Amino acid sequence: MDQNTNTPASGTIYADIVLPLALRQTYTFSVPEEMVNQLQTGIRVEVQFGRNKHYTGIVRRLHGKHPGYKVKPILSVIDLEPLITETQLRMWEWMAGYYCCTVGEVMAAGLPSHLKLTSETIITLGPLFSDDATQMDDQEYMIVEALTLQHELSLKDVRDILQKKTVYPVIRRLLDRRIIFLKEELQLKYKPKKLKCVRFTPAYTTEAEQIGAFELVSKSERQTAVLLEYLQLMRDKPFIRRVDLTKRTGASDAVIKAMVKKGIFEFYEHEVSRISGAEGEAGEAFDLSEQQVTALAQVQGFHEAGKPVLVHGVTGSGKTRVYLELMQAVLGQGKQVLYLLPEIALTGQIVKRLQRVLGDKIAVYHSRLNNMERVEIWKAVLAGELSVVGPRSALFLPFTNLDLVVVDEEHDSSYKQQEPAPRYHGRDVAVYLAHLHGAKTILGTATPSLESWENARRGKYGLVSMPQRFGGIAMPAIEVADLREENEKGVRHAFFTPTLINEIKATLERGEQVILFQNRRGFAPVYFCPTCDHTIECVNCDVSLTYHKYQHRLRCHCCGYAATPPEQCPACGSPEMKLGGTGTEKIEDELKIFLPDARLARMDADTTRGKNALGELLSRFELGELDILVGTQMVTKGLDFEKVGLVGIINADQLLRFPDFRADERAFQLMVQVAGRAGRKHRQGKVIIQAMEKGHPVIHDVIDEDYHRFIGRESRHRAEHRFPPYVKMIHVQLRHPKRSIVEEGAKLMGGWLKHHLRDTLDGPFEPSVARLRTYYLQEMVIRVKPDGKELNRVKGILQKAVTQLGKTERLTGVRVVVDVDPY
DNA sequence: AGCACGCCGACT
DNA sequence: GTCGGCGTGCTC
Repeated sequence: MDQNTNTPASGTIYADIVLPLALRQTYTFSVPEEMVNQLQTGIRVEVQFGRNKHYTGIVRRLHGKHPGYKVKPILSVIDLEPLITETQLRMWEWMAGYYCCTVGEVMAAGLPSHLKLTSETIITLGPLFSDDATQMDDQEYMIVEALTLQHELSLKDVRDILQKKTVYPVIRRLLDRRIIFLKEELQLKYKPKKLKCVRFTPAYTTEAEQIGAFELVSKSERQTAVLLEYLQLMRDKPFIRRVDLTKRTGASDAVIKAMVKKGIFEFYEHEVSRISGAEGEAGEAFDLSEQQVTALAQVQGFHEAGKPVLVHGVTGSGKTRVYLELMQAVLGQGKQVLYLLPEIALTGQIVKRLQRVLGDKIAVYHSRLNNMERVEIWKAVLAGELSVVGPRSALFLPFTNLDLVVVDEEHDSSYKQQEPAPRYHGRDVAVYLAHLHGAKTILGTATPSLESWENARRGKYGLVSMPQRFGGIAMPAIEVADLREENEKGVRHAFFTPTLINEIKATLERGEQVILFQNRRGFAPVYFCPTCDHTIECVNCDVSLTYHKYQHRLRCHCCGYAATPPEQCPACGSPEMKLGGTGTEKIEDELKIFLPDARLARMDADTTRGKNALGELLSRFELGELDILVGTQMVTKGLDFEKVGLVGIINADQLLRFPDFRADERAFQLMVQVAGRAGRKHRQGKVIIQAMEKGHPVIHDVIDEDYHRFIGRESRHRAEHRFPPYVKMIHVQLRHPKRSIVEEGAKLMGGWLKHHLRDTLDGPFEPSVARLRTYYLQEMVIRVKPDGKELNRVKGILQKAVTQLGKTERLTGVRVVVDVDPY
């Protein structure tokens, strides 16, 4: 059926196999006679690799050429049909080439663990198993028998029990029938949170019917009160909880139960996703605005010309609606859409909206899906039936019918994977993936990245602008509060200017909510001795430990190391230690002093760690149970709450001082994004930016909402100083537990690279954090003119340098991490 | 990434 | 004289 399966005259067939390991090449195995007809590119096979390791590999190529060394046979064929498409394999190969890693590393990242069993995989008996042995063959029975005695087995154990090397087919059969499970997925079983809620029965749908209900309860004062309260709550709440009703009226649960008996109300469980979204809102009922109609036509025009489109639309301009129109058209033709978001957990409202409009044609690909769900989505996507909304990992799904890729918030740096390899950028891979499929691409944002802007400027992308907010809602009023000046006036506190405090109070008095942004979590980022200046540092990394007041612990934000804060200075014995700097905890603490009655919560990595912590926090805020939310970056993303009247940025200087060429870009994006959280519907919101250096040009750009001025200045600066997007950057990092060895390695490799690359190489130098997770670091930066050929030439040289370093005695242990387009 | 092989120090 | 450290090289 496939040209790959043609049998050459010579006889034996060989298969080049991709293994999920950091190996530079594919490995060749022989194909046993009986498997010849079953194999095809993209089919998974079980192979033995090394002494006694078994892996799931992917058939990349079948051929008849004996490789000239002895080969092992493929042990078993796992799939009847290819599970990986040719297009995917091509994407993997492109990623490996572009991001300087191996195809195996891409495979390891892209295949759900369930689809790549290894010898260490642990299996357990499924909870539904009911000892029905009639449907099992001997081997299956033996495994189940062993599991009832031992509870869990590794695949190695299974191999011993069956006295047989090829066990994957049996395991797969048992997995498919849900008799056994992989251990991890049982641990990850996720339960949605459910709230006990009350609603009118269908008999009371209209307002008239509801008013009519008063007659039924006229004899009961309590029931009348409940009904009154219910109608009140109904105005601004999407769902009404039983506890809300009882608390507010003082009625007992029995009162509500009585009303249920009368057929007025009914109980139901409201499933709160980890992210709350507006419920019951009428679909997409409104007509498109003029701006949306124009934008839509422009996008379609560019798509017909085969260009990706950058949609630059201010917060609230109604970009999403434009995407939805296009998505519906694509789905209507029975084709697939991939909608990428930076972080699924923080963008629940968009996800809900997509699902409401597109229904079950689109699935959410979260990080918290269990293996079964992941595999189900995989198979439906492979069948060309399902569209997907998800984070960058959704790029790895096996689309067969892809026609549109949307990258929302394209500027967001969390699209870039840092660790481990492949260190890819989701936006850029998305553009390539769309290209492979001949699909259309949309990149959308309120603050385009310089990369995308430059692509648009050069005509590589089409540009569509949406400068007005939908429905004529005013942009928030942004003003700066001078931290230095206001504090010099003799104000007692350093974090809040009187301007901000007064504005917070005024906002709360209006019954509106406040979001405060502080870019650091914990209480204080430095714990030091005022006598000798000694700072407590991490034992694994060259960074100071952050004091967390709530836990009374010092923590390393790089590696997670924790320590008890010493009472006295470990260096000089001085009995008093001090705290330096400010984190979200301190802001929260301080705020409690000024506003003892305000209901406030903190939203950062510490308070959202638990399974439903984030969702709970968000729904409390949305339901108006909180007045103030203090948080890190998290608060800048996609929280579209109606009642937010004020957004405060505690310290803008902190954002602008980063020693990174992207600092200004990131600061601008962050401030614009967080400002966009203010005043979405009802009235103009307010944003207060606190800063020392109040005249900073970026702050002015934010205040004037002048993206073009910002991008003009920033791109001139980048061009002048040879920064991306005007050059391609490759970041090379060397790691080793011994400082002298990394230094030696860096010197050697740096010298060699310098010889070949001349002034395109900077470094090697020691980074400001010289040690991370017990590894000493050295870094180099290569700048290449953005041209494919030149880039490939440089990567070739780099590859040689790495190989050479690997062959140098004493230095073989130096790890080289290559990061293309670092963020 | 594993894993074995091998060549050096501290133990029964 | 052996156990075990991890540096080095290979896996089809």
